[in-house]
Amino acid sequence: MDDGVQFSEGSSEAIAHRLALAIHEHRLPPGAKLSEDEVGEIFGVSRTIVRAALQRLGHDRLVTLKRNRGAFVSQPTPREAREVFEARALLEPRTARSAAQRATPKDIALLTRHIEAEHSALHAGEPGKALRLSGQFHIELARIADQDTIRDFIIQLVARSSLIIALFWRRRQALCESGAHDALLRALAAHDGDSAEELMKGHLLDLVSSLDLRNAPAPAYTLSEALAQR
Amino acid sequence: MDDGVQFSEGSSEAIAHRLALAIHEHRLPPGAKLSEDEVGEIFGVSRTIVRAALQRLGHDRLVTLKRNRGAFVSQPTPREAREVFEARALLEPRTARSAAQRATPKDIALLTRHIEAEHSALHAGEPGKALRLSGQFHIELARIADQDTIRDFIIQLVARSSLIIALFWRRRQALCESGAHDALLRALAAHDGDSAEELMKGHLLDLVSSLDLRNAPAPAYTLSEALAQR
DNA sequence: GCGGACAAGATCGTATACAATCGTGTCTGC
DNA sequence: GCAGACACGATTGTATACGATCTTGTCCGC
Repeated sequence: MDDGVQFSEGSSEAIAHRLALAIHEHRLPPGAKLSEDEVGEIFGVSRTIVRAALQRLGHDRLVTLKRNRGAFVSQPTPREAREVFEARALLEPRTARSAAQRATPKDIALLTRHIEAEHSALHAGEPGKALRLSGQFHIELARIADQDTIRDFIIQLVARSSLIIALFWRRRQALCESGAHDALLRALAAHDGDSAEELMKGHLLDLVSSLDLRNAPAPAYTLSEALAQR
Repeated sequence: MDDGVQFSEGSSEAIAHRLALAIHEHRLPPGAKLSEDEVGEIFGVSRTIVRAALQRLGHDRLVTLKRNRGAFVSQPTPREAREVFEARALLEPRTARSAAQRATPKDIALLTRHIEAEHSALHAGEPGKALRLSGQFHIELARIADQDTIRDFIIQLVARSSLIIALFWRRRQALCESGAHDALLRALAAHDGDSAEELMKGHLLDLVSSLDLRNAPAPAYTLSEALAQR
């Protein structure tokens, strides 16, 4: 199950997409430097294209652009992490409710296959892919809710959540496997908006509580602070 | 009362900012073409900079980029208009509540001056400026609520709302003058989160109901549809 | 007179070249 | 041995030139 969307191969969108994919799957860790020359050489395009792609990712806060320094995969702060999940808590439960009300049999079938893919990836020892699919599940819900604008926001928040998980993940808690998505699917299939909303609310709280925002102070803000600790 | 932020004069951010300002104040109407050469000449920079600025605005959906055609000030569809205000309805009431809980005397003073500026602009016959300030009021609330992430979303939604108002405004209903902001200010000053949340909810509903999403089908999606009506 | 093909102009898309800036290594004077 | 200044290398910032694509005006055949 890969994303249906395809771009013209060498376009800036295509490159942004592939970079985002790598970040989602934790192949590019927070803090990794994305040199324009390097990226351009890898994809066989000029820096012009790479710059556009990086700017786009920068706007989504997936990478941080430092003037005259370059682009780096973002390292969300604990504060940012909290805010991202607070925003999700405002947007997603109500969206899940709408999705439950609007879901068609076709949607249910698609989500069923999606969850199966999540499980497969996890059992196939591809936690990165599982994580990405897990995020896409949330995006699918927004699509089913027929809310393009909110969906765009959720796409952004899910992407940043992936970075947050990379940094603040408490432990390999088999979280993806918690069955939250299965429960949501059942609520959707039953067109039970109330349950869907509550399940999503709980799911997001579970996610936050699986993070350790206290003891893992994002690998340094200015580096001077990083070493001022003791 | 101008925005404190200033950029390095000819940077892409500065140009994006100035273009956004013009759009906010309805000096650039929906549909207006933003030619790279033209904009570059006006600001005295090369197309490279202009492209970056336009891409940024495109990402915020303030302008629509058409391949090999150019950039145009966006023309939100009725559907988009509805979605934007649905998103605002999810984000802003709760944010207003937080703002009420956190507002300091300094914040209250600032908002008071802000509202005065709104009134002044309106009475000075500058409805564009009044509209922009009115939007900024909502953004200030998100700042007071200390929610940067949600604030970014609201900035985007307010900007798009300005376009929506330009297109679907039912009538010169003295809406800005409805006193909703004054009431919100009072709730904030009293640290009354419940009232603030309810007032914001009502304010957004008022805004939506002042639009005519039915009879004003955004000056054409593809133009073929625009004329297929009768 | 009308429809389609063709060509010219305009505009955007991309690559490359040059300038500016920053980080870092080295060298000198103390 | 150390602090400061200097200079070099690397990387990004910006401008410009060239190529691709689309629009539009014109011409020819019907």
